Amino acid sequence: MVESVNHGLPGGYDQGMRPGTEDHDLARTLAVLHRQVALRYGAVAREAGLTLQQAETLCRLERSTPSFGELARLLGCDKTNVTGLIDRLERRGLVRRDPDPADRRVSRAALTDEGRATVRRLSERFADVVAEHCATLPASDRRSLARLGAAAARALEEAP
Amino acid sequence: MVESVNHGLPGGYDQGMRPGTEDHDLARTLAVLHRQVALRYGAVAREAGLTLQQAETLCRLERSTPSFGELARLLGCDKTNVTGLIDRLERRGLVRRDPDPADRRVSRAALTDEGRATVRRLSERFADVVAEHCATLPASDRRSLARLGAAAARALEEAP
DNA sequence: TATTGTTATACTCTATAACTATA
DNA sequence: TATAGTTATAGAGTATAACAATA
Repeated sequence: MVESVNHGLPGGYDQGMRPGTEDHDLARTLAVLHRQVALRYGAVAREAGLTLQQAETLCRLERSTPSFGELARLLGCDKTNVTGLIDRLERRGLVRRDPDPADRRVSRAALTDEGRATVRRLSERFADVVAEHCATLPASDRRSLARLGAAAARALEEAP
Repeated sequence: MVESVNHGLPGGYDQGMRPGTEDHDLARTLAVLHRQVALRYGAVAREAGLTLQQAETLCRLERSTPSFGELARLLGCDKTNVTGLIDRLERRGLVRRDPDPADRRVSRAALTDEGRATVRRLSERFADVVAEHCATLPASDRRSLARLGAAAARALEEAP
């Protein structure tokens, strides 16, 4: 196993663990994992004729119907992007604009039936890809990763 | 701990684990984690006046000087994008084009000193963000996640 | 007055097709 | 002829500033 090897950080801390090195290990792992997932997830999205952003947006709408401002925050982009993003998804019949009954300024983005089917298709396809590639890992490791990764995602989600 | 809860998959497999459910758990975790990392990593890149793609590109050049075609494969995009991407980074003094002595068709992308300093700054800033948010996780969990995440990244990298 | 979504603008990212210069 | 990088083009993603409708 080579996971704890020093990956070329300047200075060479091979002998003793300097405080802070573990932070870099975890951060580096998260960055590398993020890149590989983005590559595979992007390929799945492209297969379905969607951009990565469109796929992300659809998945964000699976469990809620956020306002455009909330959606911008969820996606980490400016609210001005959301207008065009939803325009394009609406034009393809995957999303619809629902007026908010309590505040007439607000629009909420909601999946259409076809949008919901698309999300399901994306999720299953991505799960297949992950299963195929991660079959080499022990089942116990896969379970641990699912548990720890979810905890890390929650930690990263918290403010600030 | 709520890690093993069924997160709203249609059908409700609360009673017995159906074969394949674990695949979905891992895939869902990887997708969620990927989104949160992209949000934090994107914020760090933006702080430095870079797009996420530019930051990714710089990091890819930390340990090698790939040809433009190889870089396109690493980034998961078409080779035609690499020209402009390197153009913009070159204009900012972060990257330079090195001719390949063995094949005069090939250009290799290499970090300048300033580019290398930028990568170091991005890495440290991102490590700080990760450390800050993940401080709530037990140290043993952080170590396990670094190990398992790296293994998963390698598994996802393999063809196909 | 403050907020929500929108538009206008400018720049970046992305893929397809056609090109050039090497091999 | 095949390949590496480039250009032209078109569409999508991105942020800033200014705006209309609503609160």
